[in-house]
Amino acid sequence: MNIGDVAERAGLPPKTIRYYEEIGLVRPERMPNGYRRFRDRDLHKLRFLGRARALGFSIEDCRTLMDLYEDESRESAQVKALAEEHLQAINDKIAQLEEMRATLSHLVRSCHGDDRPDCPILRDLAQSG
Amino acid sequence: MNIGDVAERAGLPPKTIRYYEEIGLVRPERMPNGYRRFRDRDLHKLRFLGRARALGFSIEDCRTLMDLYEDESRESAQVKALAEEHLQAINDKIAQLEEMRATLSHLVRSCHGDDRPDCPILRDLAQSG
DNA sequence: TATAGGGGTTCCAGCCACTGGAAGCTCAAG
DNA sequence: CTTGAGCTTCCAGTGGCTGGAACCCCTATA
Repeated sequence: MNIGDVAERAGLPPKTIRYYEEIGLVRPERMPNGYRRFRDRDLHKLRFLGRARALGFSIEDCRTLMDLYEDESRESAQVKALAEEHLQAINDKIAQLEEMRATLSHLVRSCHGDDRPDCPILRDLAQSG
Repeated sequence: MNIGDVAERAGLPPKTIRYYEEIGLVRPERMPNGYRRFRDRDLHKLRFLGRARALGFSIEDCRTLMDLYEDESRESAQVKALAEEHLQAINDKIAQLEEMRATLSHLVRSCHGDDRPDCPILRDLAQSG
């Protein structure tokens, strides 16, 4: 497979795949003309990475997860711990965004939004406390 | 006020304030020794920026909000539109994170997390569909 | 056979919003 | 006079790509 093929099958842009190679997440072979050659194993890895990234894992987490995946003697506790940590981070992020949403939606509701300059949103941002 | 004072009062790190000057969000004067001198007006601006950033507005949005704040003839509709757009972005982000959370918490629950290698989390990441 | 196009390659720069660190200057206290 | 805190500038790095330039390779068509 060329990079375009594997990109389509893995659902990732070619640029991203080149980047993943650069940081050592995949190691495709090369053909005599310099093109990358992707095997099924590489495609499998890329799909794994795509799914892990879609769940919000960082690149370094993805690297760890791949290592664990390929380590037959892993302990599932390690995987679970990593996932739980990430889940906690997601929960924190959601909580933070929900706080923003609460404040912001309140402000939006309180602003009439017409052609007059008076604006509770700006008033709130400007208030010191 | 020196940068340290204003940093403490605005609740922002000095580094951030220097950066805000660099991108033209504040324009403190200079003292003969080269130190920045911050007036109350600068402090006010920095607090405004800090609050807007805390609500998740981008730097460019903050710039626009400040411009609107200082424009006596603004229309509150402009402010409201900006805030609504940002609120929508927050809602989208929350929805995305909640989807991650749903999948991930399901996976975490299904993994026994002991010393054996068998792991539904890795199985899920590895499955092609 | 020339050429057009749609692949592929590398490398560099930029995104966002800071943050860390080095090297050096200024100022107040002891 | 020294010490140390605080200020200055400048450069580099963060994460995870993404855009673009300049160039090479391969196939199909006029």
